[in-house]
Amino acid sequence: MPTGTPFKSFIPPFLIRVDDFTSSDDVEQPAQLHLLSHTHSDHIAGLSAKSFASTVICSHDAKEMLLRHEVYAERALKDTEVRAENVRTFQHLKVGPRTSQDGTVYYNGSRDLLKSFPLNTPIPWELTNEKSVTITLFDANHCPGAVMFLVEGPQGAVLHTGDFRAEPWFLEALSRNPLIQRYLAPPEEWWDPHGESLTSTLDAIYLDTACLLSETPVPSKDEACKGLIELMAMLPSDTFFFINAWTWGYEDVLKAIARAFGAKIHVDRYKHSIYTRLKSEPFLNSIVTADPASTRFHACERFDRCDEVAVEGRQAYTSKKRHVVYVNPVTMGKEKWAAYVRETHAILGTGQLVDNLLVALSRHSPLPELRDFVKLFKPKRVVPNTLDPNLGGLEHACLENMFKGCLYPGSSAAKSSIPPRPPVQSTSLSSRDLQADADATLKNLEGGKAA
DNA sequence: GCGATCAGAT
DNA sequence: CACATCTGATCGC
Repeated sequence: MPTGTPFKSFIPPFLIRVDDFTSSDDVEQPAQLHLLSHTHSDHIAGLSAKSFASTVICSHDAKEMLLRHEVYAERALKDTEVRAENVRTFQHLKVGPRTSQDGTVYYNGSRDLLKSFPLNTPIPWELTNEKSVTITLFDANHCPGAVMFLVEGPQGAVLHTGDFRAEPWFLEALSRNPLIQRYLAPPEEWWDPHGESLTSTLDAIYLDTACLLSETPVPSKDEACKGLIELMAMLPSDTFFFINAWTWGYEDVLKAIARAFGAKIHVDRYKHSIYTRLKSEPFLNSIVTADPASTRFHACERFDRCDEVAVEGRQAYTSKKRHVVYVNPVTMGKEKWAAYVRETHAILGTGQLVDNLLVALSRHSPLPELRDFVKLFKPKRVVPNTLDPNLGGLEHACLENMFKGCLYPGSSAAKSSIPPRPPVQSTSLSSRDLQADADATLKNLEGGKAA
């Protein structure tokens, strides 16, 4: 994770690290396990280091995306065939057995560090000889392969959201998912402090706080796509479109366009190679094409567009006039989006043309959605996954007010940055050991943080 | 030297 | 625009 992640990216009470693979002198204890929520570049810090040699748990699609990851410069070189060799940043994470000339297979040196877990499936994992946890992956509605992690163990249970978009349907789906229902907060009026034997309370939610300071509600992804399609449909049917899908996470727009216009989307070689290999995206897989001439909808390389949409606006292209409209995803409030759609609708209604369209598609939840999400669980603590270094911990100070009424009764958000003692379930020897371990862990992490 | 990390711009 | 990405500088083995 970027600078400013609390607990050095550990998720107390577990010695597990999320989205941070750097080795640092001030991390006293090595992580017992690494988790990767998704493959955006600010979540894979340290993974490209050739010296990295630990197991990483992620989704099947994230693994595929990581192993096929190409940086921009490499993509360009490969496309022009100046360089045929496959330079993939994370190739060292998976090394197959070597076969010598006489046919002998050598397994030494081979490895596959990325352990892909299926979604919605609790999987037991041994951290050490004595300590096990159960890990469940849930789709995070952020980009292909992006997941949330539920980690359950004798020390407690935490939910790490990774980066996510907790729009209304997402909360609905989550609350109906049996694998997490144990942690749903009972309705306030039913609250009984002595009746918690059947349900459980999350010790912490590690929350995607990228848009924590945004109070303005944003449209759902569906509302955003619906508005865009409405406007696109008002343009002449020979209009070409370039969709600025500049990073993973705008696939909903591509799918909506394909559905609405019954046409495939042209994507560049790199995106095509990824999209067609995503296990959990069969529809996306079927709506993209590598053939530029086959469609008027394009989401190819941003700074190296194909000839079909190379010229923007209403300029002459080869022998005929071709109008290329630029579609740009933005973060925009609900009301502003409604106004934009209304006004642009009016312009297009008069027969005027536009050269660009916006689509208000947010890949992160603003504060109102974060509140609703946290309220669903009422965890004991909320920990921001990122802290803006420029704000000097302002978020921490504000967190109490921001999530008032969203936490476990009796836990004030003042405690939100300080993990409480994990509860001791029994007085057996093993539990006491675990408790001692957990205490030591927290002490070290706090010490490291203060230093 | 190279690779890893960071600042700055887009 | 965007909170993700690329580039080029800098640090360290």
